[in-house]
Amino acid sequence: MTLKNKPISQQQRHSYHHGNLSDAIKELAIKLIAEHGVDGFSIRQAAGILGVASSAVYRHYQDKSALLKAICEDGFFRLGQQWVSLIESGVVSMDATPQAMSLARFSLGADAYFKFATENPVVFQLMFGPYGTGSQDWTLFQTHSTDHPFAMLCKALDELKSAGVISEKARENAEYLAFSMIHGISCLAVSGVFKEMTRDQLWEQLMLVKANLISGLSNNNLQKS
Amino acid sequence: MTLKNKPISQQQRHSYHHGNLSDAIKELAIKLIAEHGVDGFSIRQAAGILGVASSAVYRHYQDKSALLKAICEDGFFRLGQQWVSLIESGVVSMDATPQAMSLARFSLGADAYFKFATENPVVFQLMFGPYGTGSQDWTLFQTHSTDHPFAMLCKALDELKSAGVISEKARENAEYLAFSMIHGISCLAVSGVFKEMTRDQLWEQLMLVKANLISGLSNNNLQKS
DNA sequence: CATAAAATGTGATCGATGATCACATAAATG
DNA sequence: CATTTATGTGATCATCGATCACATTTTATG
Repeated sequence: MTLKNKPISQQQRHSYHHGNLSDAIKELAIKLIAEHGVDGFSIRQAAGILGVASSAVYRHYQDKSALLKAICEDGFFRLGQQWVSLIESGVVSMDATPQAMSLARFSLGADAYFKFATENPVVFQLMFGPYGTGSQDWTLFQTHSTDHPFAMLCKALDELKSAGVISEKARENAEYLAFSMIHGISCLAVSGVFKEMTRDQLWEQLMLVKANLISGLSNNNLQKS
Repeated sequence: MTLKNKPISQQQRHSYHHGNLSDAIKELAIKLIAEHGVDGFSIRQAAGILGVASSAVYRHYQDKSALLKAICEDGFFRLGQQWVSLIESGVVSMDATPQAMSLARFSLGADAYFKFATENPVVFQLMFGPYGTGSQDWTLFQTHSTDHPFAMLCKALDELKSAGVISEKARENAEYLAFSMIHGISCLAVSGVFKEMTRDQLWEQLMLVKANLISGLSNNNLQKS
């Protein structure tokens, strides 16, 4: 996502070219989808709001699904950014044990994931829907680029192992396990299942998930059942 | 979902009335969505395949979203059915301790949830999407009908507490915790994130989740953050 | 600087879709 | 048998996604 400096709206535009249609249409799409749902979103309407012919949009995206997929890619990128920025901003307190440090960093990472989901419900749902991970020609989770959310999760688990919080054996199978749990609570929070909960109650549930996950990982003796 | 005995297809129909359009359109919709995605599904095409005018569909469902919502409701009903049927069919072995029994029943319930998701990916994704739990006028998870999947999960947790596998305190906050975990692994399995895994590897991940959940719940001392 | 090339936006247009309507037919009811 | 109700038909409308030839602006090149 290249955020150029001038998002120009309909009224402000007097020139032939919009100037930032590629980004503006993504931003507007998220807003409109939040209001009227994915089905209720149309390229024509969005283009109209931006004061542009609908056909102009197709200069930037091959079709509607390409636009939605681009929104998903932005989402994964931003999620990665927020993961690292929250960790870096949070661990200012020094003189802590390596165990406490690795736990805090893991916890903050999970918080970033949950925070992103609840603050960007539309994008989050798109990311794991048909246009995101469900997209055919998209090899999303085999990437090992360091700024990828899943890679960051793995790194946090490595730190937990190095600090001795979890055993080497527990570390081995923990990747998708931890991912499932953090994603599960985020998913439900966004889906409407937890409709009745307050914001604080939601975060309380996340804390329980994190605590249970760490507690379970600390017990090496994983019993089959 | 009332499965009448005669799903009549286009070729077999010679009478003016279809006979089972209400159910047939739901069944066909799931198939078509699996092939062409939610967006690629149109009432007109489906009606055409069934040999019926598209307007006939609107005698049974107010609009397209109502049809999809009906599919979601069927999904929750069937998920509940399969939960109980799998538990009842699985616990034939007697002379087991109450602890082992409650653990086995909980495990089988989670299996049923995961099995339903992976075998009915389209329906499962619809259920927790905009037409399911995301639907506005739908108070889904406040129902306490005994055949509801969430109520069954609570019952399984009660059994674990009664058998002494988990403490009373652990039981209190375990509902959404367990739900998040079982839902999370099911969600990822269906979303395409685990695209590269085999069926056995997927079930192995589910086992890890179940084991970690129980292990964590068994440790009463839930540490914060 | 001038001019060609590339990028971006326009308006018209096509087929398909969701939805509604008056009307037609079958089934259920009494 | 007659009437009411349930269900299906065909026509119709506004809207949508997508494509096209054409117009305008920006950028690159000699």
